[in-house]
Amino acid sequence: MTLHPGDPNDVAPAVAELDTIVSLAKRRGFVFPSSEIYGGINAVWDYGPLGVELKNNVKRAWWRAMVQERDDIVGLDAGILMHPQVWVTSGHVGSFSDPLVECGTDHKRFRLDELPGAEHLTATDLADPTIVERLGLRCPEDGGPLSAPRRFNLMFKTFMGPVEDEASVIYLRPETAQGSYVNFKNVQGSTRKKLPFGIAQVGKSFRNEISPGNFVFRMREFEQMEMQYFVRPEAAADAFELWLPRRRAWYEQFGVNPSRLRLREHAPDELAHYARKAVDVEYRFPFGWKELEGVHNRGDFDLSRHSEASGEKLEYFDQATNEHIVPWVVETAAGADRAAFTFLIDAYREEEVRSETRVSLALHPQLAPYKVAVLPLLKKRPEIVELCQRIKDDLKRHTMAVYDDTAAIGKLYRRQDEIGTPWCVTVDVDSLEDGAVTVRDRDSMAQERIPVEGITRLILDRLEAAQAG
RNA sequence: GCGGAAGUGGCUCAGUUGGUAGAGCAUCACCUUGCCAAGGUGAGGGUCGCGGGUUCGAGUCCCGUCUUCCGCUCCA
Repeated sequence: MTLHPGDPNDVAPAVAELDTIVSLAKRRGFVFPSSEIYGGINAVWDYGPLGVELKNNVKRAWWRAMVQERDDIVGLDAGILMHPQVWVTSGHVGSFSDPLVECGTDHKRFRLDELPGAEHLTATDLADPTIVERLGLRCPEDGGPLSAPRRFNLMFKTFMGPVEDEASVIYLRPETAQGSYVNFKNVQGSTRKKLPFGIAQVGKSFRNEISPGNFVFRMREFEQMEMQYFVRPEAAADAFELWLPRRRAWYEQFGVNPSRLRLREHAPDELAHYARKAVDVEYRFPFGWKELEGVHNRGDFDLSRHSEASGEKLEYFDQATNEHIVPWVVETAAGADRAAFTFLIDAYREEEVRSETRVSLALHPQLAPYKVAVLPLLKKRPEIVELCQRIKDDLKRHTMAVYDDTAAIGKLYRRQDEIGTPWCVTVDVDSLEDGAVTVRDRDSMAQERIPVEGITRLILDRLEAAQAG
């Protein structure tokens, strides 16, 4: 099902207000504003001790599903810096910059090439500072005078080498995908993969967004999880239909409420310069339905253009049919920050207990920063603390475990609930007698008595079961 | 970038007509308690986003600047 903005099905409420999440994120050490002591820097956020665990877990889960559990997709980690020609060929130098004009009276801004009477301007025209005057263009809203076009290229520039001149300008990549395209032959040749096969990448990208915001939703430095699936041209449409539901299901598998997910197809005039078809997986954020991940049919746009520009044939030779093929690409492009943000916000729970608001995060065990906390019922007895430490140390050899004794037991539980720890192990006086401890499940609140020797196995089994389910 | 709102300890806020900062929660220590945010005592932590100005004196007035939030653009 494909939904569009304004669709009557747009009824699912967000889980929580943005402020609530930002506040929790900072208080518990998930996300901090970048360079905060200097007043902060716009659109960059730092991941704290818990945030980096969550985000790493998200990336690991993606990599596992995309690469490790599949035979037809391999990984790649290309550089952030690439030959500048890559971005000319990809179209990012040209179409990734918008020529903007501003009205002098109402200060509304418009893309020059979308103004009535300017639709068919050439790139040279669009760059001409006198173009607005020459064509006598006015503000479509109030007829006010328009400024000369200013270009906002979304790519960050820097210089490579000791000399800072035009010839040494290079860009920070605005997407990881190009690294997969320019390495097509390297990857195919070294892995001997046959069509269809994919190249997966996780890494930082940079975009000088005109208006970033909404916490980590739109940042200027962000991390992508992209996969380029190369197929025979006639198989592209089917591959698209295969990957789209699969990508939506991935979010559901890790706990996102299906009623807050939907698919939205891009209208033809909305398509990016490389895309033949694009459908977004959207999530119901506190600020509305927004893109979480895009699935794109890029056709042979990228490989053909790079072949042409580089003179290097980016083709696949099919031994069975004895033909050279330029594969088509179905791309899944997800944001690691958006995914982590989504899992965090969707896991948010509030409960009123004795006029107190209890906050808990129902994070999927595979995504939770800590899998298990070991807590003493009373810390007066050194034997209990020692036993806790022993259990925790054994757990830490296999997974993220933590020991805490700085509060009463009730509060220790609440703290773990608030950061999404799925299991708590509590050691009490009886443990010293019977060698068993209490394991408490965050979601069901169920408690069971387990022999100390069986704890690590139990936790690892539960984690594995959660992955399978 | 433009229009609007805001910026006080980790968080949420108070701070009267300008006189050199308070509360709750959180954190830490000690005592007490012992299975779901218990109680007591005490402690640490802010120069009020930043810079400048007016004034005997500014968190409180003026200017500039930065950042955040809400609208216009975009897309992972």
